[in-house]
Amino acid sequence: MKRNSRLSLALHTLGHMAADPDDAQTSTEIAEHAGTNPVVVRRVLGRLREAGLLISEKGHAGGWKLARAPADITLADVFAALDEQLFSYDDNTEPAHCAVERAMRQRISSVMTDIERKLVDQLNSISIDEMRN
Amino acid sequence: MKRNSRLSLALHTLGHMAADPDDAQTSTEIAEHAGTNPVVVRRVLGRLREAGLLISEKGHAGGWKLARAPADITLADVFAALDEQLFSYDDNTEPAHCAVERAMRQRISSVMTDIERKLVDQLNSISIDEMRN
DNA sequence: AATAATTGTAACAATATTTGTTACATTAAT
DNA sequence: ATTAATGTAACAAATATTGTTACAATTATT
Repeated sequence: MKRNSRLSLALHTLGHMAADPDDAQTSTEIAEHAGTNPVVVRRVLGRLREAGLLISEKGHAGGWKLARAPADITLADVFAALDEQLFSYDDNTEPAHCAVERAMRQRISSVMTDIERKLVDQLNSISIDEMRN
Repeated sequence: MKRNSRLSLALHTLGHMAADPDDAQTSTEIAEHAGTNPVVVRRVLGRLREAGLLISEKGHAGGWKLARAPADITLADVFAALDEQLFSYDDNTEPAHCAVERAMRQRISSVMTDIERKLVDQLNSISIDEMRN
C-alpha cells in the first residue's frame, strides 16, 4: 500500500479538470481513471471542496467540478487544502527542561517557519493550469 | 506515538554537540536528554554516521561525536542523511495509460524537482552551528 | 410518484510505518 | 576479567493510510 497518495490524486484530478473546467465528473469516473476507489476519491476531493477549490453536487447527474478558474488555483492552495505538512519536522510537545533546549527549539522553529514561508511563496506561483502541457 | 521524530531528534542532538564538539556522548545520555530510548538514538544517529556527519566509537568510554566542524554541517546534510522526503508527493508507479496523464506527470515531476532544488539550496545555507543561540 | 444515480459518511479490515523494548554479540578501556 | 559502550536483530504497540462495504440523503429523470 502506498503512503500519502492524496496529493498525487488531487493534483492529477485537478489537472484533468483544468483541461475541461465545465465538465462535471463523478467519483466513480475519477476513481477508474486514477485506479482507486470512489470512496477514496470522495474522501480526498471532499477536502478540496471544504477549502473552496471544488464544488460537488449530489443526486442524479451530480459530480465534481472546479469552483473557480484553473489559473486561480495554485499548488499552495492544494497543499493547504490537504493540510500537508510541508516538512516532516515534528517538535516534541513536552516542554523543554533545559534552557539550551528551549533556545534551540525556538531557533529551529523559526528557521523552519522561514523556509516554509518561502516554499509556500513558490507553490503559490504555480497554478494547476500550468500543470498541464 | 509521534510520527517522524527522527529529524527532531537529529537536529536537537547535533545542536547540542555543536555547542561542545569535543565531548563524546553516549546513546544513553542522549536518550535521557531527548526523552527516548538508547536504541532509537543509535538507530537515528547511525544514519548520520553513515552520511559522514557523526563518528561513533564502541567499547568503554565510547560514544558519539561530530565528524567535522559544526559550521560545515548544514540542514540539507541532515535531511539527506535521514533520507527524508522533502515533499509528501508520491507518484503512482503504474505506467500512465493516457497521454494527458503521462504529460501531466512529467510536468508535475519537473515542477516538484525544481521546487525541491531551491529548497535544498536554502537548507544548505544554514549550518547546525547557526541552530544554537 | 417511483426510479435511478450520485454524494456523504460511518464502520471496519488490511497494510505499512514509526517507535519502543528486550536481548545479545562485538568491541575497547580499565 | 570486568565494565561500558555500540550494532543489530526481533518483536510488540501505536498510528496512519488505503480499500471496501453499506446505507442514508439528495437530485434528476421518467
